[in-house]
Amino acid sequence: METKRADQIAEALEQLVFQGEYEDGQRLDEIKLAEHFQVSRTPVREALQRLVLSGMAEQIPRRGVFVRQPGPVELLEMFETMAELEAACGRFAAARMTDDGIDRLSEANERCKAAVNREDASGYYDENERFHQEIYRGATNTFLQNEALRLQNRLKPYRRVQLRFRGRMAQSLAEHEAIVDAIRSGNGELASKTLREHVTVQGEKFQQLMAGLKKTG
Amino acid sequence: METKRADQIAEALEQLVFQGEYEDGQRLDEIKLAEHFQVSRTPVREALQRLVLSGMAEQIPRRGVFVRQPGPVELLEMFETMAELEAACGRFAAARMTDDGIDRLSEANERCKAAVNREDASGYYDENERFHQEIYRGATNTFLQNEALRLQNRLKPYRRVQLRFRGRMAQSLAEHEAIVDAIRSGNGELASKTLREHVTVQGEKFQQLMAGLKKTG
DNA sequence: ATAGATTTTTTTGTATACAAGAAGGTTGAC
DNA sequence: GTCAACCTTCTTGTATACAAAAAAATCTAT
Repeated sequence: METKRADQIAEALEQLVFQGEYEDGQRLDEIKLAEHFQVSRTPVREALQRLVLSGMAEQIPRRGVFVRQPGPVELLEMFETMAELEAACGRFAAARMTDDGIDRLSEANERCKAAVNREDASGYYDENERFHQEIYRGATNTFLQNEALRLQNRLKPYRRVQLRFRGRMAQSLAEHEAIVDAIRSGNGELASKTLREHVTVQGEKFQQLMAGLKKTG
Repeated sequence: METKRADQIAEALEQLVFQGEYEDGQRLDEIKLAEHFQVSRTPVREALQRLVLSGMAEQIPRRGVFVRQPGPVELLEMFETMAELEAACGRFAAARMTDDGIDRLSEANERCKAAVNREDASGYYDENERFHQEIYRGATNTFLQNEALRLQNRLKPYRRVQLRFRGRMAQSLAEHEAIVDAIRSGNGELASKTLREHVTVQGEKFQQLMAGLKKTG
């Protein structure tokens, strides 16, 4: 990997951390990274700062920056927070979404359904992401929307695994239907509640899967 | 102002932006800032990056970073988001807060009451902040807690002005009482609803005040 | 041989130097 | 006189150089 600009390096580093390329607590060596990307330390340091400020790494002054892979507890906390953000988006969406927005949401869900029908887990993953993003957008609150997008992106690598549960995709789709109905009918409380549970389940499934992997090695 | 370390410069800059020292859209000149703080451009650039990533400034590549004072719309959006975060904290707090935590919350509210009684607006402002922080803490979700703290800090300069409304302090205090009661009784839905409205009112009061100031000059 | 002190080495943080792109001004053509 | 092309200047972004602090290694005394 030989990129040039600082923000590209930051993105590449995020990807590497996401993909579990680095272990928790591992120090990110400025010099080695500079050599790896064939740049000087300056843009590497900028990229590292971005990682730190996004919470993916921790900086200890005069010691370096260390990757911070969230443990099971923090992950559950993040899913829980995501559930609340989405619940908020859903409540606003139910009250504010335009017909146009609801159409987009329905179409996104149709694409989810199509992915399930052709048993395309990867496709479902992508379309599911877009489905949720339509809800963020429907909240008609750019700030909240961006916060939701930020956390969604941060949880990306962990959401992926839970689709491996047998029958999870179909269940997820059914939940989507309920969400769309609630938003369409303008029932904010219901939309909020349904979305919260939908996301919370994701976190719980993830936890189950992790626990299982730990046992079986 | 002549500081030395990068993070101190970032803090100082945040303060300057908060205090309205810089107008919206104004470019933050690296060289001038470096001279001002009597350091080289390097730590200044690090500080500017922090501002950008925290949303207080915008960076245009090869052009510079420009301060981004939130307009009325974005501020309302931020207050709305804050309300939702606090509502979430309140709901969790109602379910999870320990007796110890409830004691701390009550005490914080007592200090608010004391500030109101001695008509100490500045004191109320500080104690009110701590009161809300006890709720974040009571959510027993470190991630959510930190998100709430982050936004609370970002809204700090705007929350201050709304206390200038006549009778607002007393009303705020009354709302606090209802919040404490709801949490104490373990009624998550009520706690969440009450908190949401409490924070939403802050945003609306702020808007009213701003509109008023605009008219009178 | 081991614990502590001292020196060496490594690494972060800051300053300066340099390169490349953008803004602004000047000159020239119509 | 105005518009456009070119050139100058200024600013950002990156590379290198240097300083200071922490980690590692060596040495000494008991």
